[in-house]
Order: sequence, then C-alpha cells, then structure tokens
Amino acid sequence: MKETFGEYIHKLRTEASLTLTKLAAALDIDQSTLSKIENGKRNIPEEILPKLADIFNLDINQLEKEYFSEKIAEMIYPKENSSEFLKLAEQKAEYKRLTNLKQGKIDFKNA
Amino acid sequence: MKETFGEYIHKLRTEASLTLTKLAAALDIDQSTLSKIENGKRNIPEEILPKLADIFNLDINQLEKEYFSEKIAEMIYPKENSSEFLKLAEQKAEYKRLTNLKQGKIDFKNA
DNA sequence: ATAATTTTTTCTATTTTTGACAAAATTGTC
DNA sequence: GACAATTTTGTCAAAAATAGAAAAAATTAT
Repeated sequence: MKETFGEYIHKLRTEASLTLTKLAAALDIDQSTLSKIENGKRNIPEEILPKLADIFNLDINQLEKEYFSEKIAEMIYPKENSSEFLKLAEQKAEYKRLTNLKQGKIDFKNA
Repeated sequence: MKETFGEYIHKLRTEASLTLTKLAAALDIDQSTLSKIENGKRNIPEEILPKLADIFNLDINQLEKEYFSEKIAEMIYPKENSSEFLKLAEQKAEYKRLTNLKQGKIDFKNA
C-alpha cells in the first residue's frame, strides 16, 4: 500500500526528528506551507525534490516517480475503472513521444 | 496508436463537414479557442464533453476516458519509464480510494 | 486572385495559486 | 491543570496562470 507523497515526507521528517520549522527552513519554504504539503492541502513545488533528496539521502529519480505518480493518482482515484484510463494514457503517451520525435522537440534528459 | 483528444475532435468535426466557427458556436466557445484545442495548444474545458457527446452522438464515458487519459499522457510522455509511473499511480489511487482521503481531510491519527 | 477557413498573435479580465503572517488547535511534559 | 513546543488553519495581498475576444496572418480551396 503506497502512501501519499505528503505522508512520505512526514515520515521522513519525523523519523529524522525534525520539526516542521527546521525542515521548512532547509527547504526554504514557510512551515505552514510544509504542514499543508504533508497534509495534502497544497501543491508540492517541484523545486523541493532535489533538496529533499539531498537532506534525506534519497534517489532523486525515485522521488520524482513518487511525485508524479501522486499527481496522476489524484486525478484518477475517483474513477472506477482507473486501470483503463492508465492503459489508454500509456498509448497516448507513446503516440505523443513518437510524433514529437518526428518534430525533434523532445528532451529525455529529465526522464 | 491513439490520437490526441484534439485530433479526435478535429476528426469528428471534419467528418461531419463542420467549420471551426460552427462547431465552436455549438460548444459555446470562441473559434480560435477551438482551433487551439484541436491543435493541443489549450486546455480543454471539461464542460464541452457533454456537448460533444450530444452533437456527435458519443458515449460520454468513453469521451471522459479519452479526456483524462490525455491529461495523464501529457504528464508522463517525456518520461522514459512511464509504465512504472503508472503502476505506482494506480497503487496510490487505490490507497486514496481505500482511505477515502479527499483533499484536506488527511488525519494521521487514524492513518 | 479571391474567398473561406484556419491558425496565430495580442491584449485585457478573471481565476487560481502562492507566500507570509498570525491565530487557533494540538501535543507532550511536568 | 498549566506551560511550552509543535502543528494546523485561516486570511489576505501579490504573483502567476488561464481564459476570452478581436483581429492579423497564414493556409487552403475554388
């Protein structure tokens, strides 16, 4: 059972015995914002990912995977047949990849 | 190979021999907006889905599937290992579903 | 070339999101 | 219970993103 991204951060923070104030300072955001992030009430700015990876010694790619899959989950979780959405999404992604390759305007550096 | 949602609308429109102006009027949006939608340069307002279903006699559920999977595809298509993102997303969606966590209702005490 | 259609540009208005602060609530300790 | 530390919530203005409309530019068809 996968937790949400906010819960993940919460776990990391508490296991490291950090207060919201301290971690927020390290991430350069307000502590109230961090609280809202952990509780899923605020968008997570992508810029904090590398800082999180640095502070907690995490694989940045894994973090990004958690981050984006969270956004997708947010979109599909109210749908009954979500796996159908995902299957179709994968086909469409493949299509976009191919058509954009033809036009030579894609960048896999951050993939 | 699945087309984009914009291309799908374009196909529907041209097969019905409708101009941008006419269809846009029926959808109650500007024709320049419809042009951008067909060309993937503008977000697609969810409100047009029922109108599209009505005009072209389509299954609204299928339309919604196309609509949301398009949004997901937009997010993941630059990622190389997109299927991993989707697998994780499905787990997270399941988690959200089970714990019934709507935005702003996370309670770690009971988590 | 002209006309019709489509695409792009530009501008303004509206909505949404953000960051910061302070107040309220919760938690833990004595 | 009282107290301090931590966390959560609410508010509000500023910033950013998005929408809508009109018109110019480009494309397509006759």
